[in-house]
Amino acid sequence: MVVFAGQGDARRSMELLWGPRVVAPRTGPGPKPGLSVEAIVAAAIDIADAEGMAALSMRSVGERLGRTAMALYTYVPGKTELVDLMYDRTLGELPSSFPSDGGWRPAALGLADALWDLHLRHPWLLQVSPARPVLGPGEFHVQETLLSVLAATGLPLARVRWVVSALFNVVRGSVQAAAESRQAARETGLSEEDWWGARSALLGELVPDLPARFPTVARLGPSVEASEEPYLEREARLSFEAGVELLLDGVEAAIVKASGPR
Amino acid sequence: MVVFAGQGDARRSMELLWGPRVVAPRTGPGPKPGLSVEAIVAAAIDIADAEGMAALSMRSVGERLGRTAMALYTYVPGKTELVDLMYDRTLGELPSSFPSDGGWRPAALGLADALWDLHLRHPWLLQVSPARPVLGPGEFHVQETLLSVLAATGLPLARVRWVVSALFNVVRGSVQAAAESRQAARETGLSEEDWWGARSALLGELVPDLPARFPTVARLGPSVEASEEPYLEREARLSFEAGVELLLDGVEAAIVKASGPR
DNA sequence: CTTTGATACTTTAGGGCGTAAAGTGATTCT
DNA sequence: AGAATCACTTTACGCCCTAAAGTATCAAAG
Repeated sequence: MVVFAGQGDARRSMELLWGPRVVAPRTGPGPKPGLSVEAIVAAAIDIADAEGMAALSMRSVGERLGRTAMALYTYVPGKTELVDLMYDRTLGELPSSFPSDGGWRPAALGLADALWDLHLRHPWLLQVSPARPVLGPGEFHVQETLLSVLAATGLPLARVRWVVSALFNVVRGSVQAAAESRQAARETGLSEEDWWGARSALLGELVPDLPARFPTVARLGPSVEASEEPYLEREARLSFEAGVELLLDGVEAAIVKASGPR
Repeated sequence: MVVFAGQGDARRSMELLWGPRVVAPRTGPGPKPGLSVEAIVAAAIDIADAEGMAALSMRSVGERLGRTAMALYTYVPGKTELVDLMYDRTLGELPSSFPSDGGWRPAALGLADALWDLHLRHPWLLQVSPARPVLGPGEFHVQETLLSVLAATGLPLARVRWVVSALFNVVRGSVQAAAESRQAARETGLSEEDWWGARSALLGELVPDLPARFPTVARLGPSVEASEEPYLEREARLSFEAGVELLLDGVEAAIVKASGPR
């Protein structure tokens, strides 16, 4: 039997993800650990929240904890695993129950809202998931929450699964637009309107035939009307709300179809 | 008036995106250019397609063209702009018309399918967009295509816009799952089943109480039944199809609602 | 026909990154 | 007192992007 590269590492990662978060203090000889996996993960999350994923390096995390980059390797196998831990711990923040007084739909809306908040609080989540599934408790928690909230639709679980992933994708996509706009504003120092204004002026100058080439887009009008609050972010929020509604309408149609034409 | 950092760069980027793709040969003194922006972008796309975004570096692109990394800077301001160009040129590949004999719904399905194909052919697209909008011709082309296909629903354009972004997000999300599974298989050399099998064995060992903690997830059964073809990829495809259907059902409901209860 | 100047491309260098390997010093057990 | 252990640092390597300076090639000007 061939032992594949990364198989031992896989066990180590899983232990980190699922193992106890408070480790009993060591007994043997040698110095006591001054850090912990949890402290490192928390520091890393703080950095990513505040300065973005680009600012997250083993060096920056070490520095924030008063250590060198290499000190982290005592606790964590590498940066990949650290990021997996950040991702999974953060997903664990999602609330697990939603008021279901009014049936499945308000609960689903509340859940979508909570997902939106979570991603907006930790926008770097969106840059992490392109990696393979982490299979940690946080990821399971999110799946469990989504599935159980939407199981209340009465649809067979195998179909609920698709609803879950579609909902998740709609939320992620629209929150991504919101997060991008914030990040761009922060990084460039430009307000959204300034950036967009400069950009569309440039577009008008360099591509005068734009309305002719993209008539339907043009019919939507100038994308930025004068608005007093962050425009793209508001747009993203609207897209989120509309997308979720659309999807839930689809779910309702599926329920009706499943219960037979009345 | 303050001149913000990156403002001049913005003009340069826009010119690269929108300018003529075949540049007239230089006339003045000095050696003739041996490369071109288009050649560089094409080489970069080849690399990203074949080896993934991680393998894309100024060095690797230069090498593929028989130059050093620095040679590229004669044509392109930096890596950021190169990636923007790759992204936008690739989006331009999306077909622009879809058979609408059967009404808007088959056309929308065809469009969704084309988007799926495009992203599966160029999975790195999914890692690029977390950046700010590129505003190049390719992006406009995609928007125009999506909008015009879905404008056939008869809904007001302002609402079609939300449909467009929801559809786009559903497609992107599910194709991402498919792409990830391919990439993981390629990178580790493990087949999907082997990887997943090892992982769930590990899970069962390290987290024996998993079914109790996540009952709904557990009810879905072991995620991998014996299957002969790539499992996650098939799963992603199913999620794509189901998600699109769900969304289009939602659109239909919106149409009915808009045209008034009959 | 030489000189000038523009320009494609290379070389060198500097500051990032992740992490392997070796060294240091404190602690506890024998 | 000595040995073993282990947290943490230092050093070093190879990769990244790209600024700056150097080189070679060409067209036009004198």
